[in-house]
Amino acid sequence: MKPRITIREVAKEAGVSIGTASRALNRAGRVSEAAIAAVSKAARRLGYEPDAIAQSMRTRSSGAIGLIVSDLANPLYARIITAVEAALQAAGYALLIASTHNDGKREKNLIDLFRRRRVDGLILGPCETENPKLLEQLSQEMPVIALDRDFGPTGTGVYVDHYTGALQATRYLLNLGHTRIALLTPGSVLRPGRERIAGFKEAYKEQDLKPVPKLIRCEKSAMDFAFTEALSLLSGPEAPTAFMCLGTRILAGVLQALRHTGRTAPGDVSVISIGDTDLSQLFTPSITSLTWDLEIVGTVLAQLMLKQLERDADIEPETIVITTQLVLRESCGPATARKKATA
Amino acid sequence: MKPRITIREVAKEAGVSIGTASRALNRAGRVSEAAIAAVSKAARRLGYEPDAIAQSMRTRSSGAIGLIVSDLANPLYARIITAVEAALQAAGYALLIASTHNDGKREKNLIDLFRRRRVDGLILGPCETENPKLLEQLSQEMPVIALDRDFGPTGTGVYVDHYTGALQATRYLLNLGHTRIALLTPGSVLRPGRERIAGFKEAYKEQDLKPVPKLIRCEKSAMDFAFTEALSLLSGPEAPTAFMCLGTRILAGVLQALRHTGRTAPGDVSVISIGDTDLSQLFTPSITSLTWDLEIVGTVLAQLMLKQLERDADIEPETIVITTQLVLRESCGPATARKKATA
DNA sequence: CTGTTAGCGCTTTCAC
DNA sequence: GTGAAAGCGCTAACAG
Repeated sequence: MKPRITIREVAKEAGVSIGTASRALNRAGRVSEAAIAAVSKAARRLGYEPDAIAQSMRTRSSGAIGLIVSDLANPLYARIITAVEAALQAAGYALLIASTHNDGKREKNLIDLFRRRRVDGLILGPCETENPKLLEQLSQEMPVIALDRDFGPTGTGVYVDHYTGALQATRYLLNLGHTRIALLTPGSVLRPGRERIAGFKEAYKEQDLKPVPKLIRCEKSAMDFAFTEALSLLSGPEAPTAFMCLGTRILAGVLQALRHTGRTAPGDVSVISIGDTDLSQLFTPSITSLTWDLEIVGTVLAQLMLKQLERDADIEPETIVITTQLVLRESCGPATARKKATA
Repeated sequence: MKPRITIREVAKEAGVSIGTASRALNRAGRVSEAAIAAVSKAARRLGYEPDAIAQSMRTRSSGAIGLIVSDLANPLYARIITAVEAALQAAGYALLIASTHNDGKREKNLIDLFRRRRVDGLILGPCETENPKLLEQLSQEMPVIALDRDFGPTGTGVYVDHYTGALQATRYLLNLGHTRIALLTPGSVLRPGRERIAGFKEAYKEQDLKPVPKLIRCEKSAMDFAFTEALSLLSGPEAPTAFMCLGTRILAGVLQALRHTGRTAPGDVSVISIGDTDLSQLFTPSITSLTWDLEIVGTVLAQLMLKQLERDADIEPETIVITTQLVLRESCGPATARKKATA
């Protein structure tokens, strides 16, 4: 493994001091054009590559941003991350990535790890054990941007308006005559889950109705849970006439359950899902879905970060809300004579 | 932003020299138990967190691994990355991530960037412009693990056996009586594409048949391409009786085209896809698919990396081949009287 | 076993 | 404008 070229050698090659070499390379402070020319020529000739670690050491800035989510493989996150990465890459930042698998302890470890690596900023997705105090404290050390995650009124972040989304979706189903709507969500602890459930309930309230408690099911493990829950709901005495699948992988489980019991949408039950996947678009029937722009979420996340990085003084916290759209497809129909017995 | 605690302060607090403090913290060299106790107590009390940048500066090892793929949002990569991240995290490494969007120039930039950041190793996914020389040279600087990507006989990597996979899948279709098989693949430049096409042709050869050249279509942009291509193929004079969708997002386009033209599988055409997504599993009919274990790919990738990192001497290159499985579902049927005209 | 010292490669005063 | 020198926080030699 050949030794790297250092600025020292570049300076020697260019016939200047290392101080001048540094200034020339960074075009900082007073440097003569002649020096700049000589140094950059020397650098090019030698194939000099500044050592980012040494730079960080001096400047106290690593040029890296840490991003922590619960699960990288979640397609929603994956697309957000892509957008974040693109924007950050364009601005010259590197992206350190890690996933918590919803383990609060692990998240804390990762944050510490990233801190030790002197990341310049942190983007945090939702995690089971949100610790607002921890984050607030953290954000005094470096910019912290939250993604769909609560942390006090002083926090900066981008939030998807799950509340209104769920509200609209539920309204839509209620207006179709459904009252026995099953709500499957991967958890009520995380902000998205909480908001969605709140929106769901609000829609009922608007019409002076009450949701059926037994039809609200939340659990961690996504797809398997959805399948078994949907199955049990369908075979129960008071089966739902509609399903709201509030989580990326819930829909798959529900569709599986429908298939398993010989039901079809929208004839037997109506189905609404969250997130616009291949599955929701191409399934027959295509699935009415609640969607939002993941690229924008990622881009905004990165922009907020870059903005905070730029003026590293403390700036007022900023909150960007992303709205959702209800894409009407074929999977919902009126709740007419849905008396079909326990199958 | 409060100043960090340094080892200097820990040493003072513990009443030892910074050298001893360092040794105590790292349990390296000769240290008394007493010193260890005193130092770790002091460290804990002060909330000391070693500065990873400074450590890297000295040890010439950043504790970070770079991972470069064409597209983070590709669900296949996403799941591989998750596994890589988990394994690396467990071993105390951080993961730097970036995507090339199949731009060879950008890839080169990213590699340089990562090199400047002194990553301890590099994991590289396929990229349009594979540059075996570049990689070979690179691998003399640090461990480089290739993912489904050729780089000379000296390279270490994990490879999916796309060749045999495509061979088996094609055989299967040929045995069902299909001879007009359309092959849609996102590209023949990348190793996976090349291998798949080779396997496809080999299957024909085995039976003394020849594939229909016009039915082989490759293009970069995944889903849109697949849709339009499939459409044109279906409405052409000699429409295929089967589709092989050799790429993550191809299947969606083909299914869309089928739906658009009122065709269904396996009645009108047979369909085989690559990768086991929700879509292939839950679509009606469920799609016969070629799959392999993404978690294993990720884990093996990380293990190869860790192994090379451990014994940083040059070790013999290693190649792990991952086999694929053909999961038979409902989307393929015999090619009987498929005389259905140009619709 | 422990303290002292010399840097890692770079940026940034500070004199000149 | 430029050079010399002082570290950033840490580890690794080297004496003791």
